[in-house]
Amino acid sequence: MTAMSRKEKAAETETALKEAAKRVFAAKGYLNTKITDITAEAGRAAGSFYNHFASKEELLEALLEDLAAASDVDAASPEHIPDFTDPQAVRWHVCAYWDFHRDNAATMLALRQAAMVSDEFARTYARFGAAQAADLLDHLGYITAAGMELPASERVTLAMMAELVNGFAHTWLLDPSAISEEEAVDALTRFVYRGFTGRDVR
Amino acid sequence: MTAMSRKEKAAETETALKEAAKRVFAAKGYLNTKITDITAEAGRAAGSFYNHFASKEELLEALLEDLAAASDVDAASPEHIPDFTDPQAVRWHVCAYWDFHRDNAATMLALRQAAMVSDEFARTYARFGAAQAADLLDHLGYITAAGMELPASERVTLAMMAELVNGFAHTWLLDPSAISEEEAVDALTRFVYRGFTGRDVR
DNA sequence: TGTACATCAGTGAACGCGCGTTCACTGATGTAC
DNA sequence: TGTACATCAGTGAACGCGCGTTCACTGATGTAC
Repeated sequence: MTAMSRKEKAAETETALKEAAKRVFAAKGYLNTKITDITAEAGRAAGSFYNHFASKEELLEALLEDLAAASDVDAASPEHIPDFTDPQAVRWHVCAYWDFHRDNAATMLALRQAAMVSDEFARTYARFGAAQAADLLDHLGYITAAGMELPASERVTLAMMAELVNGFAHTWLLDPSAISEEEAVDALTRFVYRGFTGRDVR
Repeated sequence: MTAMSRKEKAAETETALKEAAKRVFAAKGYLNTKITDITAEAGRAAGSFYNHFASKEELLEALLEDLAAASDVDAASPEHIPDFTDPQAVRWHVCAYWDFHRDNAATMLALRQAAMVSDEFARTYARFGAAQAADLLDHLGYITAAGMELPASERVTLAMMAELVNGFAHTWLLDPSAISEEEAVDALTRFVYRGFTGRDVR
């Protein structure tokens, strides 16, 4: 703890600021958070912030980069099945979405809020959605190949799914006590699987 | 036009401010809008605003009241069918939602943005959702009565539907050229009907 | 290993910009007689 | 109907608060010799 090199100390402060930011974002939202809220939460002076980030926006970008690094969705996992005619495959993907939102709630909330106010972040948010959709596009092919009909074009179907899952996860985060996570994942899986295939899960 | 009474003139200015606000909200969002943006758009002096509203928040409240007055959803319409085992019934409700969002896009956008920043408006927004849900609760009863199973509890099912329809409508408004309204309503109807009943529309 | 100087992370008071809000003023409408 | 005064909607320059951002300073770490 003592005898830290300069770089170590700077890195530690930067981390402290990012962690503090996440806590404050979660507590009062990105848009309501002042720079001094973050520095105070991190136990640093206001001016210290600018040694690491030029603005609140840049800090959010840094958080998003951390997120991208941590969360290359594990499509290589042994449990990953791309065949969406299988309810378990849908469930696995819903679960992956869900875990991602729960684990990165503060940053995702910040991004959603920033997107309402800044075109730049609106585009970033859209890119997130597009990346998710791209991973799933071929999964829908299994459904049509099995002779079932999607509710709309692949693009629109995925957009609807994204709204449903993202929106529901976001709302859940505002009041996590309303429903258990397992119930939430079950409900979403069932709704989405039915929507995709026109058949029930069982 | 000339020879207006004071009350008439004041009412006209108030209306002009509200209409201007809606246009500016639609163009750049509620949170990015300054009071002087609204007065400039309305062609009035900055100080004039405060003759009518104590703040931007109060203006939004006024817009919401106008909205409530205009939009007591027409459940008495002859085409309204409460039986959700009938795809047409679902379609009618999706359509009602859709029209409402399209016709009141600016105010709804403002409300969504305000809800991100203010607990007060977050509660108002939640109340909107709850009111919609209450109207539909009994409609779901027809589904279970017909021996079909909802994807989750009635409350959760309605919450998922609300996220799906509201979110999709909101996203559509950001780029109305992406898909025609009829396609959008068809897609939503199909997804929702399938989600509710586990069967296809036809 | 020791000394002198350079560099850098962090500090927090002060500065200044942007924008909400005020207020003295204008001109027109309403009222009293 | 006419005159004198009161009231009110609207004006826009000025004020001032909040908060982002700066900067002279401190003390500690790094470097040169």
